[in-house]
Amino acid sequence: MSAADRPKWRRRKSLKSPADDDNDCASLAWLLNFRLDEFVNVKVPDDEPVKKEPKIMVPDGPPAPRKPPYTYPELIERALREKGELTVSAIYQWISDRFPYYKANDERWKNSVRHNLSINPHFRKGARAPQGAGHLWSLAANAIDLLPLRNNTYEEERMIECAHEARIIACPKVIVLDEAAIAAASIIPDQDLFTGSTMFLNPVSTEQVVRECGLITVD
DNA sequence: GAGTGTTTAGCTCTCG
DNA sequence: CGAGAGCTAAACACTC
Repeated sequence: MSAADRPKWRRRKSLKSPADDDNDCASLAWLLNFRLDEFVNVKVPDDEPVKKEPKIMVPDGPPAPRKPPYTYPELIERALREKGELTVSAIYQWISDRFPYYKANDERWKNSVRHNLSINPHFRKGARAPQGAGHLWSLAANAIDLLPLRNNTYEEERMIECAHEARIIACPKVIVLDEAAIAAASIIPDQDLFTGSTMFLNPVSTEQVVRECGLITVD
């Protein structure tokens, strides 16, 4: 495939607003880039009208599936978090069932899934599959969440995508706190399973993450 | 041979 | 513009 033929994809790295430079939690910002900006109603004044996502009208049949706004590690994590342990083929199945964009007979994304399983320490290769080739894959013991646990239908996922593009999504504060807890947990000292040594040096509380990064305002 | 797992390389894109 | 992240392609080895 030539570069010109290759489908264009957009990297979904968090977009940092200029205002972010004003706060002093830049060192924690990376922790909060795990889709936090997509699930938190950040900087949306109450009186600002909610933009409605224009429906894409396709004359013939349903709209073509769009690429989900998730990276491959995120997709894999969701599958593993939902199912616990999965073989590679089961991961394929989970993704293609949930996201019609990923066709079951398309080898390209499957290669990417395998690639990500191999290189990402977030995923752990377990025992051999009971039947068939391959191993069971699971999340690493101290893996941090890439996504909040949700169990949305495809239509709900579509709504999230639309909300993401509009930068607006209704999100209760408890979710924000969960996300912050996730971020904090990742930098609270943890015991290395193999060496027994402490893995992180600067413990940060959930409340500290929330407060310093302005995820919620204290009323 | 098919499916799986690993590795390498190259590309596009965002951010500093 | 360079660095880094994410995606894709391809080659190769291994297992069933």
